Amino acid sequence: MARKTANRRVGITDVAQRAGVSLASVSRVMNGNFSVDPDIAARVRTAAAELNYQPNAVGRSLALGKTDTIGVVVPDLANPTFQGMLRGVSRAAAQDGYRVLIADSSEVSSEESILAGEARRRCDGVVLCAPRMNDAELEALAPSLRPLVLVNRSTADIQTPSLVVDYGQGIQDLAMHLVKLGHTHLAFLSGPERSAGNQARLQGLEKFRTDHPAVTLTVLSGGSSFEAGHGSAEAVLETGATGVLAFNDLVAMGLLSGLHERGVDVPGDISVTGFDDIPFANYTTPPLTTAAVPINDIGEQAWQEMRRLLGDAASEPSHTTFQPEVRPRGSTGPATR
Amino acid sequence: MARKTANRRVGITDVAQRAGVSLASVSRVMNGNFSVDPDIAARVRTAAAELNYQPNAVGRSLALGKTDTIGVVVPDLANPTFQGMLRGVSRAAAQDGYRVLIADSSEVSSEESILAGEARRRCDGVVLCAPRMNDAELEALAPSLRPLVLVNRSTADIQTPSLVVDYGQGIQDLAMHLVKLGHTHLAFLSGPERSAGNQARLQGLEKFRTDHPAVTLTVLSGGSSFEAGHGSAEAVLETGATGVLAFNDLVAMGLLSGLHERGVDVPGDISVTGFDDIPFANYTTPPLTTAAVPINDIGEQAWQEMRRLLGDAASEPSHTTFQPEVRPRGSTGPATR
DNA sequence: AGATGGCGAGAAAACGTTTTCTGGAAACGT
DNA sequence: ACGTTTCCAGAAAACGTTTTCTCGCCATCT
Repeated sequence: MARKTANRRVGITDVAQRAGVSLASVSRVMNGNFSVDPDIAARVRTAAAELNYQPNAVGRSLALGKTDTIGVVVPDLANPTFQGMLRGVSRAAAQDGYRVLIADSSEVSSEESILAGEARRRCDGVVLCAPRMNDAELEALAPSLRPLVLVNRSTADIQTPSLVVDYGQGIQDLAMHLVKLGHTHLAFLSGPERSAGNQARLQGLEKFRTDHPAVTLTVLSGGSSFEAGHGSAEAVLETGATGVLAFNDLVAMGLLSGLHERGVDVPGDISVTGFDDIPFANYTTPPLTTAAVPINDIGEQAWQEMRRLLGDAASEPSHTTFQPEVRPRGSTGPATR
Repeated sequence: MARKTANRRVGITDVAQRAGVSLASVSRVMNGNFSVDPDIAARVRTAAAELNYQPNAVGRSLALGKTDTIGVVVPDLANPTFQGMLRGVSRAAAQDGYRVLIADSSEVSSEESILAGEARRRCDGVVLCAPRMNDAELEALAPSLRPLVLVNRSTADIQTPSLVVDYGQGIQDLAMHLVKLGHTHLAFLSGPERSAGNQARLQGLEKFRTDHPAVTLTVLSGGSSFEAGHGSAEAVLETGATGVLAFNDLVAMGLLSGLHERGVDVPGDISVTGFDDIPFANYTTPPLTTAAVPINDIGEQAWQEMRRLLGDAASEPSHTTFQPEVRPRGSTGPATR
């Protein structure tokens, strides 16, 4: 500890000394506290200003037992959905004086629990966004992460609030949209295996199958990226489907691009739908029909839930489900064959 | 402090007690430290496991005088450029065991200094990304934020490393690209007033004007968003320019959309260029000619600079300039009038 | 006038770690 | 066998705050 009085950061002690008062008084003044002599307050304030005193957040956190920071764990920072979610949380939290620590698991599900644990140790709470880990692991981890808010994933533990999107219903709505346009052969370009959202879509489509036995539905494996969609163009064409439900907007845009390269007309030859309604979905050519998910709101609500958890732990955790809304745009049209 | 022995978090003290050793030993064992009796180590480890001990990061930070966290301040989390930058920093920092705290100033330049200061107090260093504050303010703030890395902004203080994009050269390259295609009347759809990048573009274009007196160049005021571009379609048409340089890809995409609505053919009637080469630029219709900025790399390098700063403060700060690369795509073509 | 109450400021404990300091025992050399 | 060094574990200080506790002083009430 080479602290030769020189480069040391100025602390509350220095201020107290300079103002000729005790640490306690400085702390009281700095926290805008009640009942402290105006004269002392003034002395402290000028001393603080002269020394350019900056309170040390770590010391403060230790004494207070809180960091005013929450962690947000996302599977992939490059994904517009998670970006939007992060932004929503960040802005809402900032309103209440909280900051956000980010943890990007880069779609490596085994990293998630470690990242989440680390985040929790540094923060007052954690928002787990669409974790890829399996149910058992999530179940086991949840208690140690509390206060915990789950997004796009729920757990048997009723205590942790969750905000989920009804992907199952949304994909059915999109399918219905295509059927109404006269399509009888659909294809679903599915997403990451481990994604709970993908499972929900598959289940929704299973229900759709039984509800509409006359409609043929082919399921293709895919991914969640633009490239996955782009690379699936050929496979999609081979199915002979006239309506394609892409896992999300990114995949749909990739597919659009791949089809365009092959001279396939959308929606003339094939109709394509996305999911999420990311900002760019409106501006593809043709504009993408998709199911809108209010991702910024979800982020904001995630913070509201967290705030409740941080405040009175006794209040009721809520489990909100968001219904996606079909946005018919140019990428879908009447079936022609 | 209602700590009735019950809900208290398990600390190093509890582990020590259970293992029948001192705090010091537990600390030594937990830090994988040298020279501690294997028997004691084992006792500590089992005790820690049984109690499910989680070290408290705040206490640790206080003792160590470091938080293993850096702050990143961006003007707008909704902007793909800053998202990319943030992602680059985050991933690179994670490699070295550091986390990232985000601060979104929402383009409110007056908030920036406060946010940056707060971030610095909680973190070991700050990355300021394209701050909108003026030079004087930046100059004044910089010392108190150190270790500080600047992105897309530099300061007279040679001590703080900076990573800047040569927007001035990039915009000239794009203009040149249009001129070579035969365009003689260009328009520049400018960005936010306070943006240093916008100033750099304007200066670059000024130089371009003197280098190419035969070319007409009209400057329009605009913004940095899709909407700004979309709303400028009419104004652009009124200039009579056949080649339009948009402030960035977002603006260009908005313009593309606005022109499309008016039945203007791109690049048949008008050529349009963007800037940044965000992921979606490749997939607009037509694909957007733009100047590519390696934003992820910049984020990563920002971390590398920060790491240097955090390590040996004595080493030389570097000031890297990134040259944008023109990517000719479908949105630009030969002039027809 | 003396006892009591309130109020405000300083001393000290607390938060949970790491690290220096210290002392005792073992190891080693002469 | 004795003195010196080495090593290791525990005690205590340190990190920078907040907050409780304590004490002295002044005012008020009887």
